[in-house]
Amino acid sequence: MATETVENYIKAIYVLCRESPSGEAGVVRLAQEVDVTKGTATSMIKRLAKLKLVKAPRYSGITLTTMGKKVALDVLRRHRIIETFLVSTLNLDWADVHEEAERLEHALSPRTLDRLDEFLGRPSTDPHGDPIPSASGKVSELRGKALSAYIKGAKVEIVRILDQDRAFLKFVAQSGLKPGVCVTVQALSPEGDSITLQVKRGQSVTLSSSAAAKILARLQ
Amino acid sequence: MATETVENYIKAIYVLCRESPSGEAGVVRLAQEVDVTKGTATSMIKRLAKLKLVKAPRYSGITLTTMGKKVALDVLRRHRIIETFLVSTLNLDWADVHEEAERLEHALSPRTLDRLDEFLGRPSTDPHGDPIPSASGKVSELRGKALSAYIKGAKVEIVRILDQDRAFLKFVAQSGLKPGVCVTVQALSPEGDSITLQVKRGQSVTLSSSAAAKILARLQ
DNA sequence: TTCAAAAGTTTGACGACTCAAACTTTGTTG
DNA sequence: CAACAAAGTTTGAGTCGTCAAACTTTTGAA
Repeated sequence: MATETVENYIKAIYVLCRESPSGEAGVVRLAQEVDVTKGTATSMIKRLAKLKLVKAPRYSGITLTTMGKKVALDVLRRHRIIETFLVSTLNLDWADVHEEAERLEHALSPRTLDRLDEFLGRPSTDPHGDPIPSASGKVSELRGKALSAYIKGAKVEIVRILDQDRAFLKFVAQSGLKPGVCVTVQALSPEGDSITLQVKRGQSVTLSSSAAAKILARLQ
Repeated sequence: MATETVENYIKAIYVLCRESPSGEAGVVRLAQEVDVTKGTATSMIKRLAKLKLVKAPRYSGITLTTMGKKVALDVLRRHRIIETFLVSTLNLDWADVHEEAERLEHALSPRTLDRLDEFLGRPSTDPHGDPIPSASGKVSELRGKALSAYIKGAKVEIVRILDQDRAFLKFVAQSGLKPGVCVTVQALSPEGDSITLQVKRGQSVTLSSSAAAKILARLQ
């Protein structure tokens, strides 16, 4: 079985591959993500390659093997189920939950995970709107487009927040922009590089377009 | 903060000190408990002594310092709250829960622990009847005597099972001898070294006295 | 096209934790 | 009380994960 550290690297590589247009992860970003020096990341990648979890040609991009993807989705499933539990059962703050799940995800047996999943009613997404991979390792990726892609007057439902940064999440939550919430696009300002949303009658929020790009929504 | 390994050693030392009449733990038993060789245990004890968690004169017994006890009770609190959750909320098997809690106890932040405790209604004992130390590090130790200490005809309530062995717990649970259950001492056989209990009308169980010594009860 | 900066790699070293095996001390018992 | 087993310790070595710093390759801008 993969060690805790190995699982963290694999999960980070998975996320980075999703984010990057080339579908490959880089050593420097990976090192940032798992919070080690790039030398350490390089040597870990060698171990991961030896374990057949990763393909990493010298001086080139990192990709997950089929086995690697399986591990990543398994960790992600654990992570997201735990986050859901922490928010919906223990009422922990939406923004604080990530780090906690980060530690718990490595300590949960398959049996306990399944019981927890059952207890939660087999949710399909976590509190950020991220899809929970199935036990067999399938994910139904995003059903929405970035807020910044909609036109003025569009009525949309927030479905997902693509960022785990605490400050950002705190801001988003404070503005009432959690998944499930419906908003109307009130104004778009390409020059000002911003977007204004009406959340409820009389309450509106203005986001930079880079922030709006990290919030996915779908037409309602 | 104490590492996971350190916490495990401290917890084991605490338990061994309780069990032993001298109030001291030995290296060989400790090594068994944490599943390492005795050489490894010795070198770890040195580290614990350097950390001021343990007093261990050369070739003599191991005892916890005040700080060590604090750590032990903290770990034990986490352990027992988690066990309670696993049994009462997730309905995991009473006997399986120990190993799971063993891993989870190191991954829980104080805040999450408190929320979990609150969710469970601030229980005072875990499913085995072991007392849960308070957040400030106080334990109210056992309120019962071994089953084997009662006389024929005594009506008693089971309060605690002093053993984490899976097979033993499985047997105990199957016999219906969980904490909270009331039983009557039907027969004592000093020669046969056994005790017979009536659990319900028409259902009785016979235990060896060594088994009965590990089950605590109080008069009802 | 060249050449610096960015990305990636290597090296040597360290701390935490472990083992096997040789060794020393303690305590029990014939 | 001698001797021997059990308990405890030491030694030398290995793995995992990490760092700092020197090094090599790639790449993108002048």
